[in-house]
Amino acid sequence: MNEANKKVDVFQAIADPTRRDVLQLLAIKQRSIAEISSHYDMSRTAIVKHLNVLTEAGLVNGQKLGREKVYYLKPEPLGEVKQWLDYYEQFWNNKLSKLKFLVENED
Amino acid sequence: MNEANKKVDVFQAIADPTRRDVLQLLAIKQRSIAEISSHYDMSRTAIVKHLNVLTEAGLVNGQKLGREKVYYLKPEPLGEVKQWLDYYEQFWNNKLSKLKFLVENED
DNA sequence: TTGACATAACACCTTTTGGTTATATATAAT
DNA sequence: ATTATATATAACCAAAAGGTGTTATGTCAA
Repeated sequence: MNEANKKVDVFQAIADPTRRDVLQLLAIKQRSIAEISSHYDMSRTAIVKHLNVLTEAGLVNGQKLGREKVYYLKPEPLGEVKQWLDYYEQFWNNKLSKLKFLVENED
Repeated sequence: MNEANKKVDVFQAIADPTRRDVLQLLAIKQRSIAEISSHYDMSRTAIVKHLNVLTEAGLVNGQKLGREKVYYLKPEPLGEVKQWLDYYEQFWNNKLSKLKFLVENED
């Protein structure tokens, strides 16, 4: 339940292309396991495992609704990735983003 | 050399905490393999493997300098991560940007 | 209450990951 | 030329990841 017992790092959760794709599906709307797995060639069991990883990373949550389990996106943990990424922004884009980084971190 | 022969996805490359830590080290300055591995308990061979993964993702590059091989950061592939992340920002950043606005304008 | 359906729980297999040690090669210093 | 240092490479191993299929359980609907 708590944010504290994340067993899976969010970086690891988004490392898999299928999981990123599932996130994309759930970004549009919430979906049942059956509906999600209908988009892929792999077995429903495999999709459930991916959903479990995403759940442990706090990126999705599943709610039982009747006899279905409906998953929805929880994007908050992506903030950690964004924060990590912001540090490196100073190194690649243009001088503008470098300036932006410096200004936003000047204290 | 080419962007085309990336064998490793950048998302996968940054999934490992050790590799993220190595990136951090190289962000400060370029370093030889020996210097990098001196920061860790694991063997130099293990570090070299991580460096190979990072290299295949295009995130670092190593240049032979005398008998040393000096690695340096190549942050460009992180742009792909940022781009991916930007899409999801709309889902959570509403609260955050409001808060950011409040904090930045509280004078 | 029976049948169909959605999900859960297993058991199992293969590949990849992340690490080890040992040995070889190239360069620098004495 | 010899020795010490830095890296490269190969063989090996354990554990985790990612997939499969089968069976069990719970829920809805006729």
